[in-house]
Amino acid sequence: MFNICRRGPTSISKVARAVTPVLRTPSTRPSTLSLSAQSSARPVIESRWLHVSSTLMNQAAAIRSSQRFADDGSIEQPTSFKEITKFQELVEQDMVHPNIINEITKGMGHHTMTEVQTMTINQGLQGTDIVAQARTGTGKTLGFLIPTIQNIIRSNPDLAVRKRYSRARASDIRAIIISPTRELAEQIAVEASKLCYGTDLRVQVATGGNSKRQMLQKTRYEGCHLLVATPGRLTDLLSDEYSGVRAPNLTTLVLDEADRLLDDGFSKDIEEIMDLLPNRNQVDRQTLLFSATIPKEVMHLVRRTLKPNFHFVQTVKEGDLATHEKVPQKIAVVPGLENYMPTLLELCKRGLAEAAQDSQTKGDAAKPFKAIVYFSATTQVILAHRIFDNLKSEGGGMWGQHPLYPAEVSVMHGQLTQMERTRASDRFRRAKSAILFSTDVTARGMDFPNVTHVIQLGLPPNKEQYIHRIGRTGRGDKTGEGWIIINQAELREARNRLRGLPITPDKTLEAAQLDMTQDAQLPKSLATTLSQVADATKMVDRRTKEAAYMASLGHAAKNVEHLRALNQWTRYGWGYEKPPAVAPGMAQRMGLARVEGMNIGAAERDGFDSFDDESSFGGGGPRGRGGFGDRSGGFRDRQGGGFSDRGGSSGGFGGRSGGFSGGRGGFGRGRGGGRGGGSRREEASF
DNA sequence: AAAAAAG
Repeated sequence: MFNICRRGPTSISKVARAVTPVLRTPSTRPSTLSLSAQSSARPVIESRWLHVSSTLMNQAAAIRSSQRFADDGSIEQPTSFKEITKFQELVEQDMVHPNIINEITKGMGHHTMTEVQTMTINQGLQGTDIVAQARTGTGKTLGFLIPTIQNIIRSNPDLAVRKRYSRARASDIRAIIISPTRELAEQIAVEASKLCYGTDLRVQVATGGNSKRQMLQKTRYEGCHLLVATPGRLTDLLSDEYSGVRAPNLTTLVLDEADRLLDDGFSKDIEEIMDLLPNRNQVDRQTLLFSATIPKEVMHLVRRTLKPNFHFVQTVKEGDLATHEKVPQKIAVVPGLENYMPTLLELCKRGLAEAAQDSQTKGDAAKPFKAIVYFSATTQVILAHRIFDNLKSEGGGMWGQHPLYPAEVSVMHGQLTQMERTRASDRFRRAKSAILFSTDVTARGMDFPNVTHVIQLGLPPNKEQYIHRIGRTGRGDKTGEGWIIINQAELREARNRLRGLPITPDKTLEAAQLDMTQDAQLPKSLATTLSQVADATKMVDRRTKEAAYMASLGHAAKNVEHLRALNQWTRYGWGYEKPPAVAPGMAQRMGLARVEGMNIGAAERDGFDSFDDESSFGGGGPRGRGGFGDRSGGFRDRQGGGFSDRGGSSGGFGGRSGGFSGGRGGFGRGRGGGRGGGSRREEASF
């Protein structure tokens, strides 16, 4: 927490502020008060229910949590109802039908509600529109499903009991739940089906990648009261006059991962869907928006989507951490992209070793090693997965055991067929020890049990996505750890983008410290890791690598240092003489035409990967080209203390001579502004 | 040539 920083001269002004302990004092009033309903023309009748984060919970705060804040900010004592916190009480108070609650208490074994459930269920049952923000893995799904289902039953009591025969009609749809990904829609539908098991309510899923005809057939046969859907297929069904999918009696609309659905790519689809649904002035409905992140930028869309008197249920107070403190987060800054795979392998080996040791002492209660590894492009995911799939044990020859046994290595991204996607997520869900290489398709909402590690390679697109990725671990009462590995060229952007998050520097990974452009005497374990990665990389065809290179170009295009790192990666990571060729037209469009070290020209037609120069791996290699020639002085130990100095992560960056500014031309200076980044003055913690 | 989502 307290980083004693000694950095290069460029960052002196920053250090003074960074040394200040990052203590978050709870302000008396969450600033979110002002966010809600202020723009409405009508006077606001309802006040917001507020809550403090569990981290700040003490007796006084607990009492305060059930207070109301009037519009002028003054505190009113609760009068209208007392908050219910046990599922069983919802039955006793006659608020929710026992058939639903039985599935939760007896079926799932939940008895006490989480913070967000307490607030959204109590509030949602009243029928008001809600936007709810609560941290990942705190049970938001039940938070919107229970009021949604109960409100349907309240207006249609005959649906509360399961009957042998029921007649299906297209006009049955009472609730629509929208999710940004197919797998999340599927997951929500499974949960909803469980809750509805004892009732006559039917749940259907409408996503792309599945047969539309089959889905419609099933719907006509079984009926549909709750429809869980992704935007594309839902638009398709609602605008297809022959589908029979209509919702003239819609009572509830839920946007899960609401900020994502209201963001750039999706907001048009959502608007189109709302246009296809009955007009709210004619058919009144409740709208529920849920997410772990609600950046300020989308608040105007939130307001436009909800009725003016909506409630903002906020269990993540502004200035509070959006991630869990039970999930420690580490960052490793590596000299080059060629360090990524060795560093990842070292981290996985360590995690598996710890898991194995754990199982010796704890047996079945031991923690496994279950990791999700995120990249920002599909092609990068494919490449990394192929490399890891090709790993061979030391001296194991062709048929040796995989070095990461017993973890199964798998892949998940949008270019897989729907069958492959479903299989990948189902398998990973069931797996004990496993490593899943994934794009952001799994970053939001997915509930894979017992994920122990979330590892991000390269920067996430924004702070929200970082938070959602990290949220795949530490769910419910579980713990986990987060890792992010970036290269030096990204450090400045990382400090900017990840400002305010509790990320601490880590120096315990040997492969992360190594300058791979230089020869060096290496400890045996590290040498093994490097040669395993090198051999496995060699087996991957050139096209796969080039695809990853091209996709990475897009990310790096505006950062000359990053571009240089990218080109260096193809040399020291893959053994290429020169980087893959970029077509002149494209280079022009991307602004790369005049960047030193780029290979601009016609692509070579070479399907196979001939290793240009085998000896270039692990140091040496061709020199004197494109700006990364002049490295003198053999292997540089970037840790300052030698490889024997392990476990020294507590000291922050102290003892690192020259700090991160060294060698690559100054990344020390922080910068203000940035998306959803908390208070403007906040500094990065690393 | 940034994921995803309709086909």
